[in-house]
Amino acid sequence: MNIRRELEQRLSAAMSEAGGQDAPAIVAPSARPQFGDYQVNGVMSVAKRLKINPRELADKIVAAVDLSDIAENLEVAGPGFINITLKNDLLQQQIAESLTDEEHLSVPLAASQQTIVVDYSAPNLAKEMHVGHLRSTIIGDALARVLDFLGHTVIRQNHVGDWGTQFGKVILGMWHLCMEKVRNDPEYIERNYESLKAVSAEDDVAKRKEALLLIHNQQQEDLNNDWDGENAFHPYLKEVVRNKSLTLIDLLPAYQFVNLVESLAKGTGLIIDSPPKHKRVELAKVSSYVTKMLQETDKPKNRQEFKGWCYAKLLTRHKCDEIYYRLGVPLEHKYRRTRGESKYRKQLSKVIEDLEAKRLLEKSDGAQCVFPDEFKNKDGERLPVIVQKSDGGYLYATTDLAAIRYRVGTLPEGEKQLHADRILYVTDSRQALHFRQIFAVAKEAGFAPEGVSLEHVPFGTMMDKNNRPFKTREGGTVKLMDLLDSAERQALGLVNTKSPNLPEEQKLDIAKKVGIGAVKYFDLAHNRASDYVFSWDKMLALDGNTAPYMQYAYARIRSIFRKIKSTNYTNFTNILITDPAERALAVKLLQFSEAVQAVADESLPHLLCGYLFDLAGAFTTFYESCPVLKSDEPTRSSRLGLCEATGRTIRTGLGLLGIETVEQM
RNA sequence: ACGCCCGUAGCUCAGCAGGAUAGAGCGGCGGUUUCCUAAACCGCAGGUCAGAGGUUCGAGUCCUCUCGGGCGUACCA
Repeated sequence: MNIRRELEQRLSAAMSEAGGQDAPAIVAPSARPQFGDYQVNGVMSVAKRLKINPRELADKIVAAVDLSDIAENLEVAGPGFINITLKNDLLQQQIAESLTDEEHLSVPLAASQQTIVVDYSAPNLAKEMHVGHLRSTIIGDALARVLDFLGHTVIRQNHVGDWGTQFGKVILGMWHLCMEKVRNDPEYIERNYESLKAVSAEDDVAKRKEALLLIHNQQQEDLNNDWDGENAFHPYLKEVVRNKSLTLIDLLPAYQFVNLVESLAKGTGLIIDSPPKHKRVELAKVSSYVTKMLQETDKPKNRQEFKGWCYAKLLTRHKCDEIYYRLGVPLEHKYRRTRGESKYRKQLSKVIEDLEAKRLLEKSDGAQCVFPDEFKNKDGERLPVIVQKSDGGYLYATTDLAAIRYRVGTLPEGEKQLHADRILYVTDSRQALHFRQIFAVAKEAGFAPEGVSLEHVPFGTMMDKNNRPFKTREGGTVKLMDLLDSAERQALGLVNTKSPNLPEEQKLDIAKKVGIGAVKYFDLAHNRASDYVFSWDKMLALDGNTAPYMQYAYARIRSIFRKIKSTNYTNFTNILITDPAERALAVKLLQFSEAVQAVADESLPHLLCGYLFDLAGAFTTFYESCPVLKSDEPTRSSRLGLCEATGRTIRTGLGLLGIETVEQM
C-alpha cells in the first residue's frame, strides 16, 4: 500500500469538497516527530488564492475527510498545516500483510502499465569499457529493474557504438598492425606513437611535420604494395580470426596511434593516394574514408572492412560480457538486448528520404541538415542537426533517429519493431543538446507520435579529488575491469580482518558482493545529475550511506534467524507496536513503495538509496534498544516479524539497485 | 559570444509541485561491549545555503542581476 498516495487522494478530494478547488493536498512526510508522520502542505496556497483563512479551510478539510482507518485524530497546526499520525493498528496490519507477499512486499503496481525502452551502457566498439561507462550501465540497470518491479514491460537496449566514424579508425589501426607484421617491424606503432606524442607536446611545427612525414611515407608505401588488401590485409584478417591472435590490448594502441596521426595531420595538406581510382585522401581523413567504405559494406569490394569490423565487434563483445557478468547486469534475456548502432544501418538512407519527403531537409555547406523550429537564437539564427555528412556518411544523429522509429514502431509496415510508450536515454549530461535536437526532429518528422515520452536521463562526470575527470595516475582512462578488481581485493582485505574465521570460499563470495555492491551503490547514491568525486576510501570505508552498511544490517538480521533456525515467517505476523523505535521502524517500512514509485517517476535511483539508508538507520536504532530473542512472547514474535520485514525490504531494495546481499559478513 | 548545469558544515553529499527549528556520513571531541555481529550505537561542536535585490503569510527551493566553476554550441559519439 502506498500510504502517501492514499492520503493525497482522499485529502485532495476533501479539499475540493470543502470548497478548496481541485488543487492537490500535497502530502509529505513530516519534518519533525511532533508533527506526526505526514503533513499536508497544500492548504495555505489554496487559501491564499481564494482569499480565505487557511486554518478555517484546514478545519473544513479535516471535517470532510474520513481517514479513520488510517490515522489518529488529525491536527490543524501552525498557519494551516494538517498533521497526520498513522494508527498503530494500520502499521501492524500493513506489515503483517507485506510479510505474506514475499516477492512484492505489498508494493502496488503502476496505475498504467507501459512499454518502456531503457537505452543504457552503450560502450564503444574496440575499446575496453572504462569508468565512463559505469554510470550509464549501473543507473540504466537500476531504472530498468525498478520499472520492471512496478509491472511495466521494460525493454533494455544496449546501443553499442559499433558503427560510427570512429570505427574507421579501428579498422585502420588493424591495417597498421597488419603492415608492421608484414614488414616485420613489431615496434612500429609503439615507436611512432611515442615520437609523435613527444613532438605534439612541444610547439615546434617543423619537427612535427618531420615526424608526420615519416609515417605518411610509410603508409603510402604500404598502401601501394597492397592497395586492395589482397596481398596482405585479407590474409592477415583470415589468420587473426582463425587463431584468435589479436586482442583488445593490441587493438587499443593501434587505435590511439591512428587518432594521434590524424589529429596532428589536420591542416598539413598531407595526401594519401589510393591507386585504384587515383582517389586522393587527406592523411587526416583516411579513417573517415574507411568508415565510408564500411558504411557501404554490402558492396562486395568492401568486404575486408566488413571482416575487420566483425572481428573487432566480437572481441569487444567478449570483453564487455565479462564486465556485465561481474556487475550482474545480464544481457541475454527476452527483454534485454544488445542492439548496436549497426543494426540500423539499412534504415539510415530511409531516414534521409523520409525527412526529404517531409521537406525538412536542407543542404548546408554540403551536409544534409534539419533545422528544428525550437533551435533559433534571438537573431533568428538557426542551429542545424546534421543527418548526413558532405561525404555522404551518416552520423550518430541519423542512427538515433532510425532507432527511435524502431523503438516506437513507426518504421514501414512489415519491419519488426517495438512499440514503446516511453524511452529513457541514460547517457552523459554532455549529450543533452544532442538529445534535445534529436527529439525535436523526431517529433517534427512524425517519427515519434505525440503520446510517446522521449526522455534524456543525464548524469554527471566522475571526478578525482582535484575535481578533474577521473583518470589513472598516468592520465589514461581507468579500465572498469581494474576498478572492479581493486574493489573486490579491498573488500577481501576487510573480510579477512573482520571475519577471519569464515571459510575461504565464503570470504571470496562476500568480498565479491560487498566490493561490487560498494562500487554500484557509491555511484547510485549520488544524485545522478551532478558530478561526483570518486574516492576509494569513501566507497570502501564501508561506513555511512554505503552498500556495506546496508549489507551489514541485513547480515545481522539473518544472524538472528540462524539462531532460532526458523524459516516459518507465518509465525511472526502478529505485529505489536509499543516501543518508539518499533514504531519509527514500522513507519519507515511502510514507505518502501513510496520510494520505489519516486525512483520510477523521477528516474532518480539515489532516492531509493536514501530511503534504504534511513531504513537501515531505523533498524539499527531498534536493534540496539529492543532485544528480540530475549524478550517474552508475544513481543518476541512481533519483533521477529519486524526483523523479517526489514530484511526483506533491504534485500528487495538493494536488489532493485542491482546489489546482492550476504547472509554473513 | 550564446545556451545548459552547478555553488549548502573543514571534506563528500541529501534537502522531493515554496512550508514549521536546513539534514546525513566522514573528519574532530566525548561516551557505549559480562547483552541477538562494535563493518554498530549514543551525545557534543561545526552554516550569512556564493553575493545583492525582488515575489509572499512563508524562499536553500521561484524571478532578476553580479561573482565563481563545469559542460555544450555544423559534418565526433
